[in-house]
Amino acid sequence: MPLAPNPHAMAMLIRKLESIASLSDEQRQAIERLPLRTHTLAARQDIVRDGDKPGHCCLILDGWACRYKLLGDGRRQIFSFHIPGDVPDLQSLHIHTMDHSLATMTKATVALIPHESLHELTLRHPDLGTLFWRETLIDAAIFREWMVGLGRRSAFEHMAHLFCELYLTLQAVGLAENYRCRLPIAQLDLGDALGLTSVHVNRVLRDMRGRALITLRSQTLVIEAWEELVRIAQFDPTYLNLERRAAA
Amino acid sequence: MPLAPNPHAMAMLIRKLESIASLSDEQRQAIERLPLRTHTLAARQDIVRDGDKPGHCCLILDGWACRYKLLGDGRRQIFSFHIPGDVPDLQSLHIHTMDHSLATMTKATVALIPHESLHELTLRHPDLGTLFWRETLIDAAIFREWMVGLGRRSAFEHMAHLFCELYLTLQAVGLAENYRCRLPIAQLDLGDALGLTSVHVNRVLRDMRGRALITLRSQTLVIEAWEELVRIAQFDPTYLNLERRAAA
DNA sequence: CGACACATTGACCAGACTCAAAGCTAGTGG
DNA sequence: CCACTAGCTTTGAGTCTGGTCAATGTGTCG
Repeated sequence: MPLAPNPHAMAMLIRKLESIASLSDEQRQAIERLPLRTHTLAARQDIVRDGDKPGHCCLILDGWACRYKLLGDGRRQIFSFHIPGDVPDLQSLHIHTMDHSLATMTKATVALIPHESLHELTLRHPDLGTLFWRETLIDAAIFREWMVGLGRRSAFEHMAHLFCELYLTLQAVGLAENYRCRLPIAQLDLGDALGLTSVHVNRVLRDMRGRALITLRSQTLVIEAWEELVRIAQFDPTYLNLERRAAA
Repeated sequence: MPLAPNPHAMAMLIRKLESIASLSDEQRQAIERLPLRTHTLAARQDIVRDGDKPGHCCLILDGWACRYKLLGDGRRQIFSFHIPGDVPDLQSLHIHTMDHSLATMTKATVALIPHESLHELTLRHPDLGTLFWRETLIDAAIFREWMVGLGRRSAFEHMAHLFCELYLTLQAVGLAENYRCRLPIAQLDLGDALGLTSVHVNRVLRDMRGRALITLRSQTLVIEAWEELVRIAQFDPTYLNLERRAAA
């Protein structure tokens, strides 16, 4: 597979960046010129592993991915879910050893961009450097919100919060509308993100369905009572720093 | 209070930065020339609040601080503890609205550095920009490790892990040695960091004392069995990205 | 059609929480 | 210098959220 620019692929990244900031034509073009190599992966494959020292960043073009860490005895914590346009391992640009893994959740297409090219881009375009930095800071803001969920929200509140967050993030890049979106996350993965067992996730989902808040079936999330969900989760979208503030 | 350079104060920041990277003389001097205004605060005072749009970053010169977020009903999650040399709100440089608060835990002295000056510094010294970016990325790495603790470790393991982390971070800037350090964190705050109640924190501490792992009395932490603590916590210091890797 | 992964449910269990009551301790003011 | 206070620590008893174990149902894909 060649290492070459691919404006079509980079359009995904540009769309994502424009969900948190505005880009000039020059910046867009600089991004479009980034060289990359695309790969297609099956579901549940590691892209980068804990301990690796990768030489490139991974842009997701299609499918879903997640970052996670395993404990010795198999316990797993998921840190984030990622969708097309995301660069989940941007931090590897300046932190050389991975302290967690990145894996596909569905069949996925990814573009690998050499660190070298990204370094060059941020040197030549400091504004883009700042934007990438900002991107990683928003990542951290989401981590903080997840910490609140893991430490201080009930399972019900926490899950409600996650659905609010996922919906708005998907909507911001045009992957959700009318309170409905694809959500290819198994209950086991949901549990590993929320710090719960899949059994309990199942019970909370049943409860939410019973209260006509949401339904999650055949990998499709339908939010039936957005306002109520927001209220229960005490959801405030500020931390997402979305440029076009949506339905919230 | 004047807005002026203060090399003595900046020595704290330099020491911290040198715990994660090496600095050139020129870089050190550029940092020393940053203008700042120092303040002294009582314990348990907010420095920046959720929702604020600060125009400066806060460098801690003396005392301890923490970042936290409150839920509507008073539940609190602490995200991080901060010691002299830390700039806990570096992220405010590129994320304009605070999504959490920063407060002192003890009587503290802080230096406020205008965003403007920091922006200028990072433009004139891209390497320092990168270093600050890296600093925020390590922050995020620590968040991830805390997420594992909150979601997947038992209270005992989680607390053991926190003590390992705090000890190494303090040691890296010369504030701990011989498995002993000052730790002015009340059990209630420990609970808010670990996602536990202060009652349970107390019980776990008693248990740790009983097993001759650590003692925590009069704000002093003594680690009596480092290797054992590391084993229980499954502690791996890689995520801290410390330059001089210590006792681990 | 069979296999495998995922979802669902029940019964029982445990780690952590709640509530409540004492003990300590450091800092304050007289 | 000591008494007082406020905040922090410690402990017990009882409860509850979420976990464990295990069986069964469902759906998708080769």
